[in-house]
Amino acid sequence: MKAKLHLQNVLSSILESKGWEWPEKAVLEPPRDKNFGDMSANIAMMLSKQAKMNPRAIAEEIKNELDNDPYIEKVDIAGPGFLNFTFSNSFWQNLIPEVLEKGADFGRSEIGKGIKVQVEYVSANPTGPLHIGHGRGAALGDCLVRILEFTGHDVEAEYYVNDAGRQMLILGNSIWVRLQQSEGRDVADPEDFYKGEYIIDIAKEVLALNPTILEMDEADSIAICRKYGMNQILEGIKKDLAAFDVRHDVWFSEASLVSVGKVEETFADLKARNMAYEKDGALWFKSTDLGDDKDRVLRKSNGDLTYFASDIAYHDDKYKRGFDKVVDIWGADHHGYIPRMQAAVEALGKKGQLEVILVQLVNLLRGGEQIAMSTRAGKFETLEDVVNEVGRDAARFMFLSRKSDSHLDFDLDLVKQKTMENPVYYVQYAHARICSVIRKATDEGIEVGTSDQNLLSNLNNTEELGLLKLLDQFNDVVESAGEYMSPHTISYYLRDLASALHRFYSMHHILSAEKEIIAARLLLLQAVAKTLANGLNLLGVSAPEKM
RNA sequence: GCGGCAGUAGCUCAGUUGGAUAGAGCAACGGCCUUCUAAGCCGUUGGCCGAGAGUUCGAAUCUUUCCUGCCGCACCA
Repeated sequence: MKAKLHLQNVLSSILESKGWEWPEKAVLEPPRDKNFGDMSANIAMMLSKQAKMNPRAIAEEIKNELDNDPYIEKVDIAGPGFLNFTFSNSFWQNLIPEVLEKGADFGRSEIGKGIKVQVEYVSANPTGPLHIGHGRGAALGDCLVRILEFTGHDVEAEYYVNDAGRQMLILGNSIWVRLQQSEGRDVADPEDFYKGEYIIDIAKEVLALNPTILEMDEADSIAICRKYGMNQILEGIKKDLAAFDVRHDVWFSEASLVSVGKVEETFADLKARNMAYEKDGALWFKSTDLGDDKDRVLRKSNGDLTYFASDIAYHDDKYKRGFDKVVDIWGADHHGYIPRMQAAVEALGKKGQLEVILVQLVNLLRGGEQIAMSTRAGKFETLEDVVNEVGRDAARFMFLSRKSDSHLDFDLDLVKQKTMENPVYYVQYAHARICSVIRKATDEGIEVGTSDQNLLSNLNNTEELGLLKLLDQFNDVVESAGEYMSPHTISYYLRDLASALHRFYSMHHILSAEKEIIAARLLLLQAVAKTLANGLNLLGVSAPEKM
């Protein structure tokens, strides 16, 4: 980040002095291959058209201007006009005071300042316990919230509770049926029916709390079952999420939209904009005008609202609450729903302010064998069970180590293993190792010096500089993870940083060197540990001091 | 049929905002513990980036046609 900023400043002033415009698509980045220096830029190629010179000549001119820069030690021109920059060791060494001073704030950025974002995630129907698929959405959403916050956004995390509609009726009915069966009534299982064990447990509780329920009017009985069941299940969900360290600031009820007439308000709004019309006794949304395959029903001919209707009202409400940007995290099986939702957002006049992130399915395996899951059939491994079995850290890291839109195999046996197939330990181990060295140094009465230039100039070998260069990239990694909504890049970065640390550790015996070198190395280690901890914290994974 | 996502090393995946010689880990093979945590390190082997065509100085990345896999296509939520 520092290297990038410095380069950007220097280059843009050179370009300005030559009368060239900064090419929009110019890329300044650390090259993949270390032979190409610390940073590379492809601007010479991009400039060749406007400057009417060949890239090589442009590169030469820029190189000449840079010869006296205090931080840039070397400029190489490679291939068709790549400029490769090598920074001086002192430039990198100076990073350490910054990291240590910022501490837990190292890596924080202001790019999201003043932007109010809402992230809505999990939002599972309260009809059964959370399963592993919800866990992935939970880990992703929570991590995004942390990242967005760390990059300066004003973030609110929300859970949309689908407490209206058909699934709730089925839930109530399922409990009622079980309750009657448990009292010996001969009632057949209906077609739409939640079959899980937990329904039977809830039915027992309902009966215990309402001894006269069997004598009541059936509609009242079912209503009692529904209400109690939903509350119990929702409490369970909240408990599971809390155990997984997942934060929601607002629990938003779907039913509340209907009861305060928000949906009707939104209908009126859409009609006024000529985006809704009556046909065949139903109310339709003209989504075809905005890129959807077909128009969608808002109010059914029987008078009931569709899920879509309340969802539009819900999003309308989000924007009315003042969010500049809304992020929805959905299961990938909802992808067909995106065009109509985007159309709805556009119809509300908020085009481009909704971002939908899809979370692909999780295949839960045990020793390579797939475990079948279905809420309806009542067959699943709950999130709670999985977290209890493999631990929060391992589960979260596994969920966040893949792009969210690709399938994830989650093998319980594998995630429990403490091997490299399970990188959470690798990263945590790096942190614990550093803490261990620092403990040892303290025990031996070795002083950790203050980070002045003289002391830090002892950090000169490849491994030490390599670590410093990685530290410099942390800001960038965090910012782009936020910008592209891709938390997994942080996991990959942490693996790289841990790898560089392990390499350093095994190649240089830290505590057996000259006094000044040890002191400087301890400062470096502190900076690395801080960065590892900050990164892990963004993933919601702990950074243990001992393992 | 229409649409979405995917196809990269034996396996699991990064890289996809056009950039240089396509990267990790696991597995395989060979080394490294009388010193700070071997949950570690070093090295070797391993690639028609699904196939073809196109766009350009340059394509794993963009366009297009195929092939294969998963998913979705309700007046369900």
